Amino acid sequence: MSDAADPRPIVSVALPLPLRREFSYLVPPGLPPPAPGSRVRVPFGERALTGVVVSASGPPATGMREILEVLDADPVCPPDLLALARRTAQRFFASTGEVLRSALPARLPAPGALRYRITQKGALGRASGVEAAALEALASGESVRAADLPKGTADALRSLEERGWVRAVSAFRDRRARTETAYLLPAAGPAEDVRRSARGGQVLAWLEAIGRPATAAEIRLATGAGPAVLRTLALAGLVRSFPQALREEAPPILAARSPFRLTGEQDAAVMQLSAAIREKRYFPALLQGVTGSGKTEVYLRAIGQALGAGRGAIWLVPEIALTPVFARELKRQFGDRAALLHSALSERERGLAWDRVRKGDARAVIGPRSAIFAPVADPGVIVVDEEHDASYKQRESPRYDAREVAALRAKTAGAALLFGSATPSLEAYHASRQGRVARLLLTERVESRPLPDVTVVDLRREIPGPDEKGVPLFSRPLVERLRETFARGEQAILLQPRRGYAPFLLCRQCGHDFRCTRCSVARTVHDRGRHLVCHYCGERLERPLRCPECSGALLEAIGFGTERVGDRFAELFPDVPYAVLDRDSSRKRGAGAVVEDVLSGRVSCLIGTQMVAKGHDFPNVTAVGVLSADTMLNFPDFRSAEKTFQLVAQVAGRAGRGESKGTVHVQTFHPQHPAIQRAAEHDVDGFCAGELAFRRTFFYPPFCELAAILVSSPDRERAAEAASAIAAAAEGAPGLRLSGPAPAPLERLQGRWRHQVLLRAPDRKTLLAILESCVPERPPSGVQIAADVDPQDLM
DNA sequence: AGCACGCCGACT
DNA sequence: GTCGGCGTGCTC
Repeated sequence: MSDAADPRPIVSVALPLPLRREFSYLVPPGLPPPAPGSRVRVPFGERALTGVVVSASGPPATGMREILEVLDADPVCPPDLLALARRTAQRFFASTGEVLRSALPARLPAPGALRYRITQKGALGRASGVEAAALEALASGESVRAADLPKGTADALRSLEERGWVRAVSAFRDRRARTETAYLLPAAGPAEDVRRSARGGQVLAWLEAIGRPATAAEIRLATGAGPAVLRTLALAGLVRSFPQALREEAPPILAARSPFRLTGEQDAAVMQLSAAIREKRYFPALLQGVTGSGKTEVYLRAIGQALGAGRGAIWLVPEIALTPVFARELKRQFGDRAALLHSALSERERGLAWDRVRKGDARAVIGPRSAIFAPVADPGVIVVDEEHDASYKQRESPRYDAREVAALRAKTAGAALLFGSATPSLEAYHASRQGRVARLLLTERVESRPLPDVTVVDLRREIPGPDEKGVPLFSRPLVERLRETFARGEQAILLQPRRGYAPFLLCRQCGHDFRCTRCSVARTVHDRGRHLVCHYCGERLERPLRCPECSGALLEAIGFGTERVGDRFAELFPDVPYAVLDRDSSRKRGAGAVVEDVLSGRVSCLIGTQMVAKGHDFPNVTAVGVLSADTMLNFPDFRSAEKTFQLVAQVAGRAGRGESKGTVHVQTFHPQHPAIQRAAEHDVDGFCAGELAFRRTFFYPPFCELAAILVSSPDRERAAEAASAIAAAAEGAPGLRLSGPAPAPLERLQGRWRHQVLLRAPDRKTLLAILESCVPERPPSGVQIAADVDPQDLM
């Protein structure tokens, strides 16, 4: 253990800072040393921070300060999770404190000003100069914020603190609300017809439909209505609010589910998984099966096996509104043994759910990315649903990938790791082909539903309409098929992977494209041409009437976003009701409301971005159209083909889930492109084989470990210089393949110039060693450096 | 990441 | 003459 001369215990603390190191603190005399995993308040410069004790005996250091306060008698973070967080930080070149901040529910940073209080020793003290002034200010005995003390006392306080004349204390208080506000309809109903907004009307309709009180967070999720709408409604007496005891989540209103027989393939998969679960054996597997092949049933059975064996389970789902659907399924099956950790929960609700899991009251957890850190004791199975989904990688610091964390966790826990997808990522596919991961195939669709017929429409052979500027939007075969579909009372989905009215505005006279002043992209036309919006910085302005460059007045919206597709659709099918589902429309109305309109049949055609390809099951949709499959294909990114393949195959899977066989029309200017061809043939193996050959040849993942270092600065030169310095420092490292420095594909965003250095190495260890050697501890002034290990895209 | 200290412009 | 700009340096 430690030196006998100084027996005062020291702990090592991880702080929520972008510093990839830990800090050591003395445990105040008389206090039992906090166990690893406990949160502590510590003095840090002039601030007090909340961190997590990572080890009981930290390295001794000079100028060590004392812990202010131990916040948990009982560690919040169990030892296995702490170890997982540390390994995650290490493998993604991130800080442990930041990983813990995203893992733990309560807002960890809880920053606050540091306060000082005079001690008895100090009161007797004969200090002089600044020290005396500091003590004077503290004479009352009350604690005083560092900032409120006379200027220039910071150093004096530090030395007084060291001598024990003053004590640093924390202003932090652990307030725990016991209630939250819920809203419901008044018993009597509104006396007269009061004026209300459209949004208000939706809230009332929804509240009536669910027939129970709902919290503001739930109302926002379902209808998109914010606090302002609720306040107005409450003022008008249309809703009543009252405090209710905190609930973790809405009680599900569920009918019991009828059990049904598994197919042979499902049964075989479950058998293998349950054997591993019982034997506590790490068993990584890829469950590959088309939409409708019953992957969910396999997940539920595996989770059931884990619970039956007295173990726990984690089910990860992509970060979209999809969670409620599966959550309902999990609750239906496992009731109170299941907990939800989805993103719509408030901080408090998340905290409660986390506690329930930590105490073992709930042993099955469903949630997005961060749920991989749920404090499930002894997880027996970890499910990663829609494993190919990019949302498993966090795009901000700490840039971890929940799939890799899941693998680390399953390995140490001796758990089954189940990656499920109809269109696996190349990483997972490759691993299964090499035998590092078991391959569980589901080839039959439940009830033997046939796969849809896919037609690739060659847009080069289509004659554009008079107002389509050379780019046909609705091809003849698609229009014909849509007519037929609507005539039969069936529904359709149209995918257009661009939101807004048109991708850009063009000056016909000089070619100016109204690019954003802060970002290197053209602004998107919105609101039928009334506004220009930059999709990267969010800036929104009135559409100018004249070109700022040449004063020309011939300004034309070029191309089609979902909004304009809707207009065009209305011209072609004036009697067919449609709805738009994209980020804009779901922000305005709530995605749930749009989905509800389709399910109820109020809407016959759903037009939208990627959002329509995910999640919901629309039984009456028999026709799917991909209006432009080329948008993603043209992205300057090594994964563009993979993403295109996945998108087309996924949206195709939406067609024909009911009685009749579905059809899919994929419109493209690249009908021969393998991503499109193989998606049309439902040929995962064919696509992956070709794409893997490409990745192998050009040394891209999964044949290398990749890291992108993004250097940005408001000053173009500084960004370029810092990037060069990094590249120069990395140059020549053994095993390194270096690309760049080079301007990033999006060279400028939010006023910052972005330069990139790409590192590729044969293994993670080498890659991390190179990062360690070339990424400076502190970036030069005015420059930000972000190292992204295993990036999802290189934009 | 904060936050304080430190050297150069428009105001009581 | 002072308040304040944000450059740079450090935090157990």
